[in-house]
This record gives sequence, structure tokens and C-alpha cells, in this order.
Amino acid sequence: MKLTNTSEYALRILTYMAKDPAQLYSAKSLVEKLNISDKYLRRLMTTLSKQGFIYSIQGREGGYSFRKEPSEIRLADVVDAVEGMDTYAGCVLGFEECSCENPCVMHATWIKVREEFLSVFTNTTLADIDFEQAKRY
Amino acid sequence: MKLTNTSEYALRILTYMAKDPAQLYSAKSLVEKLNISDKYLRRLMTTLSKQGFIYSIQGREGGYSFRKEPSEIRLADVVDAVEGMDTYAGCVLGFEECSCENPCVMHATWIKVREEFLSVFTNTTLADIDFEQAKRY
DNA sequence: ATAATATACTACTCTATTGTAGCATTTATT
DNA sequence: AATAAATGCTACAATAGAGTAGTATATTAT
Ligand code: SF4
Ligand code: SF4
Repeated sequence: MKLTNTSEYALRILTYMAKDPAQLYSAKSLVEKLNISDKYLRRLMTTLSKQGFIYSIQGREGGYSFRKEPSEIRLADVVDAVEGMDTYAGCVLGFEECSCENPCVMHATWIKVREEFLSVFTNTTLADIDFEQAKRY
Repeated sequence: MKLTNTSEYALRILTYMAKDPAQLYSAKSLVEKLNISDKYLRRLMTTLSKQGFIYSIQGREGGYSFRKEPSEIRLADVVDAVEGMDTYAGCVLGFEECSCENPCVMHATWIKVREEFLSVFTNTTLADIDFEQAKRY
């Protein structure tokens, strides 16, 4: 039950920004706060920008800010944008073609976990995060 | 929400064997049935053998059979043996040190998924599989 | 205009997982 | 004993994800 580092980064960045969504965040400040490799973060921000989650403002005094409302950004959207949700929406056992009519041996077991994951990640938006209790990003 | 290929293989192999647990299975027959790379499967079988799940019988007419009862092999044990459960038992965001007293921003969201995964994988054994409905391995 | 400070892009390196090749070892059959 | 058919082992190759380096481009303050 693991996301790629890239998804972890994307979620950490966007949830961090969502705590104070009006602000403009420089790559530098995000790198310092979140301890993510500078160049990798920048590349990821460009992806998130092209995917429509954030604006990127170039030049001096530039940075990143939300393009969509945090309440319109579901966790699943973020994961989907940076690594794809296919593997998570699909089969534990990695089978390509699958349906509940043609189940594999793990299906009944797996489906419970998968549904929980999908329902949490599609029903939670960046605005639903409990920022009060969070002590780290 | 993904296991490594190795874990997928291990689960497919052991669930397949658990359907008829008394039988002796050759690597060759498993490779044919399950469509897993020959050498990789053999190496994995050695691991599963050393971890105590199965016997390996060398020589002509050799093969693999269960050492433990399928009812004593939990899915989590299998995953733990071949890739480790640490990343799954741990944090979505990949934080090393974590506690519910020092939660990260995703904690409340994440914990629901993690608990479902852990509870299913620790409470399901190879004997709990519904082999009747399974159409693929 | 120029310098300073920010993001964008391209190509490369590093690493862990996954997969392959080849030979060694074991054991039943003959 | 020789052969055949099975597993065991070690080292290497291929791949994909993660991270780095260096340069180009954009914008603002002066
Ligand atoms: S039936 Fe379920 S577990 Fe099996 S291949 Fe399809 S999604 Fe995966
Ligand atoms: S509090 Fe929960 S989500 Fe946060 S780091 Fe710990 S386990 Fe992960």
C-alpha cells in the first residue's frame, strides 16, 4: 500500500499550500519547508501547473499559487496527474483484464481494500484536510 | 495501492497451490500455469522455502509443497517475507517517524485506508480464499 | 539597460526492482 | 555408473523511478 515518492511529494506540497491557499509559494520556500530535492520539486511543480492545479508565475517575485479551489482538488486527481491511478484502481495481482464476473483468486479479499482506498481518495479534497491537528507536512 | 511484482507473484503462486494443498508442484508446472518468468519464479520459490512456507524437494520428481498449513499463512506474512510490510504498515507520505500524537497532514485521511489494508491482509489466510468463484490465478 | 531572482527545459546519473544466463547440485530411474 | 529431470546459486542485464547538473528563459527592481 504505497504511493510513489512523486505522489507523496505532490500530496505534501499541495496539502501544505492548501493550509493557506491564497498565498504565493516560491519553489525555494517549499523546498525548505518540505525537504524535497530542489530540482525534482521544480519539475514536479511544472507538471502540477500543466495539469491545471496551480499557476506558475515566472520571473522575480514569481512562484506558485492555486488555480483550482482546494475544495475542487481530490486526492485521487493529484495521484492521477503525477503517476496515474490505473494501478490503484486495478487489480492487486496486476491482471490486465478484470471484471467482477471474471474474478481472480484474490478478488473477494482485495476488493474491500481497493474500495476503501478509492472512496477515501476520491471523496477527500484538499479542503477536507484537518489542518488543525497536523504537525507535519 | 500497489504491491511489488514479487509480492503479486508470491501471492499468486501460494494461492494457486493452496487450492489443492497436498499436491507437489514443480517449478515447470507453476511457470506454465501462472505465466511467470522461469528463473525469477525459481528464485522466489527458494525464498519462500527458506522463509518456511513451503518445502522444496530437489532432484528428479522434485518440486514444492506446503510446509505450513495454508490456514496458518496470512497474506501479510507472505508480503512481509518477500518485500517487507514496513512500507505498508507505515505512512502514506513516507515519513520515517510517525505517531498518532505527531500526525502529518494526511494522517486522519490515510489511517482509514491503512487499517483496512492491514486488517484484511493480517486476517486473511490462504485457507480463507474463495476458490470456487476464482477464475484466474 | 542591467542585475537579481525566479521558473522551464533537456539530458544525464543513480538506484532498486525485475528479469536472464549459465552452471552447479540433487535424486529417481535405468 | 550413467542419464535425465528436477531445484540452487551467482553474477549479470534491462528497466523504471528518483534525483542532479547546467543552461535557457522570464520578470521585476533599480
Ligand atoms: S478480480 Fe479483483 S483481484 Fe482479481 S484481477 Fe480483477 S480486480 Fe484484481
Ligand atoms: S501521522 Fe499517519 S499519515 Fe502522517 S506520517 Fe504518521 S502514519 Fe503517515
